[in-house]
Amino acid sequence: MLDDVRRRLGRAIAVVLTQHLGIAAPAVAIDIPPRRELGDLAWAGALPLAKALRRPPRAVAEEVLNHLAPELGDLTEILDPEARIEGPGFLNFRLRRGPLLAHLLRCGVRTLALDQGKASKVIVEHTNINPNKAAHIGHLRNAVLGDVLVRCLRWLGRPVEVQNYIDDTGVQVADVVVGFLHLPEDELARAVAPVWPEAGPTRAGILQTLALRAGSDRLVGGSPDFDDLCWELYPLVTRRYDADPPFAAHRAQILHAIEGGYPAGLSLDDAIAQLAAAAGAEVPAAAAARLAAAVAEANLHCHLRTMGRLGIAYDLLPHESDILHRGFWQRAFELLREAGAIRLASEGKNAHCWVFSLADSPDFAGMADADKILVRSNGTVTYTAKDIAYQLWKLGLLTDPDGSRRDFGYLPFTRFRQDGPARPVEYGDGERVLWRTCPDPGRRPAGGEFGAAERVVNVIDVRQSYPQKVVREAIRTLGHAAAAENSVHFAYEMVALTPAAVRRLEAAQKVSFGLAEEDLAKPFVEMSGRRGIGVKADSLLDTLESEAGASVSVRLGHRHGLPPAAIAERARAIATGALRYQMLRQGRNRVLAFDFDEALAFEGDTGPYLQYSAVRARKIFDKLAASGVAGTPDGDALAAQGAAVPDDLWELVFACARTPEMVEKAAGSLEFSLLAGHARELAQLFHKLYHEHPVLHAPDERTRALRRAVFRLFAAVIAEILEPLLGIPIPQEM
RNA sequence: GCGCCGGUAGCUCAACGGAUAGAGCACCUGACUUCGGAUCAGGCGGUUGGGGGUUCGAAUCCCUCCCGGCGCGCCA
Repeated sequence: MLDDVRRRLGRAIAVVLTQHLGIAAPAVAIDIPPRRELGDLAWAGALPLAKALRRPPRAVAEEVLNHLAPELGDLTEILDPEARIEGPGFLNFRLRRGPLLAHLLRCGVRTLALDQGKASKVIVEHTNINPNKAAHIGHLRNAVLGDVLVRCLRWLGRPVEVQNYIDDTGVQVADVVVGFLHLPEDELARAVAPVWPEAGPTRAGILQTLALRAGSDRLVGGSPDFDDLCWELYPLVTRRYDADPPFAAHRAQILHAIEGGYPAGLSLDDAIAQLAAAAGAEVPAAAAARLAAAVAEANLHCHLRTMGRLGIAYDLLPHESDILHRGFWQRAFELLREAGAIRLASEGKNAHCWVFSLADSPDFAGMADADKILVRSNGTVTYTAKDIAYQLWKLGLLTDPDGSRRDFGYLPFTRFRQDGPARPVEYGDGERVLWRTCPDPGRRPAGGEFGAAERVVNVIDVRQSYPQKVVREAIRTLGHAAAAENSVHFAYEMVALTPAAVRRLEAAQKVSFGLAEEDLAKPFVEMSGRRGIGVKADSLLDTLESEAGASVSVRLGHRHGLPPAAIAERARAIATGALRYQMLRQGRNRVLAFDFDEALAFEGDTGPYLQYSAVRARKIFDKLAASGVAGTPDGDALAAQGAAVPDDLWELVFACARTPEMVEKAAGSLEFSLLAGHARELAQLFHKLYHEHPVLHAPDERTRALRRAVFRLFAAVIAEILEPLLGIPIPQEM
């Protein structure tokens, strides 16, 4: 709505510039002045034009203003044509406040004319956690950024497909399997005991427990959960590799077993029985592969539950194993070779490798070695190569010689429900289906297809920039320049720990991570799953929920009959808001140095501050209704139409009107701190007005109707930003 | 060495090339017999890392130097 006013004003000024000042095809941008007392909209174009026209900028602005009125048409219903020339030559306009407020109340702030007609699909890939241990706060940043991007695109009317890529064949999963099969029994038992108290101290008993729990659907869902077990187990394995180099032979063997796969008919029970029977002797490969699949799937379920707590859902889980089974790389390899993009190095350090040459690309200029190895000398395929094949599929470019699109098979992975835009996602049943890929291309998804998007956004931290650029370059080299441009790496800086946070973790877990003094002297410490250094997403959420719950109990303690479930529900909402906001509030290029005190803060620049503004706004209307002066949206709009809106109320109305602009700007720049900051600004303006403009106790009915109109608008806008866009739930009370 | 990102108040962070560089935290004063104090008002706090340039105008763009982080694997 406001965007439309700006566009039309810009066009009107352009016409004047052309007709009266002889400027061909002028670029006219309408700005927003920094302070509202200067005006609502501004044109700064007189300043750069002054030189060319050899006239003072203020004279240029005046000339434009003198001829502008006839070009405005019915825009004057909402824009005051009496502009002012201020400062060095700014042309400042004012909007008609009452009519604009009335319009916003009647039609909402959302302008949906934006992407109508050309609604092509966007794939957003995010989360992508290795399925070998619990999710940590770094994964949270990825998932929240990706999720908010998805929410913004959908709000703007774009169809979006959300993919969470599962690397189920990598060494990390193999390491956990090595842990179960080869780690000394006492170490294994120590990692397992807190999660499976019934397992006992022996490997046989532990494997037995795994099988039993899987058989009775209890492998996942406890607290602590399976991923917590792996979180403990994984560092023990990597530590042993370092301490005992021959132990690494187990990793190679398990990795090989995973690559070999297992027959479809092999049950986990049978596999575990074989593994237990093999004790000490040669490990049966198929059984190990079966166990690896079970480990990966169990961790995946845990991750989905963790993200589900935050309201983050997915459409498809592409599995790396299926990329292998379906021969995606073989086909990509043929396409690359036919295009002459890759060659078999015959000598030098890359001898016998298939390499992709980057030497001709300006992006890679100055590199000492501009060749990227895609196929190793032993014939195995690198991660980047698989990623190229996957990216081609996502863009619909992985075509077979007959022109058909090479595709996965698809199976339902689980059902789920989400009862509101910012509600948690619950798995198990529900009307929605989360699909996974499978090796059998005959199995098709119900309704529609996956992949083949016009635009693909990969949410991956900035450390992966180099391989991401290689993937993009490969797409370009295959002749798909436009598709390469539409392959976007959504890069963000990592989450690290403040030294204080590290010490608190060590104290809480009664361990030492063995960090050197110089590491702890740095501004932040990188997390490391391999070393077990990190804050688990679920632990942080648990802590947030318990702190919020305690706070809610104190605040609402006077209320009788607020059952524990109601307190828990409010606490969950507050915890989600605090966490999601913390992940969003700062720019994506800045390292997020995690600090417990900051993360657990509920006052000031935090999620709960925003939530509280929404709760307060709604509370006003509850009170009004109880006193019989609630008014109606139409009635308030009518009252607003002719009302004189004072400056302070207007500031809030105007900020509300800018919301679609902020959403577009955030989605366009992938900078969601803009939207978070916008929400904070609205909440701040509201909280200030709340004290100065009581509604229930307004001096007269006209004043009350205007305040009601403004707060009604705010309540609607903040709810729209928080729940569907930022995924921050608004609690009943707090 | 090459590349990318950061350096803004004591701390954590904002600021389409635009008008007087803003918030929160911390510290100090204050605020409802009123729609909830997870709030609000006020105070303190700045040579935007240094130096050059571009222009009507630079925290923002260019050059250069300094400091910090991360990349540049036949790892994933």
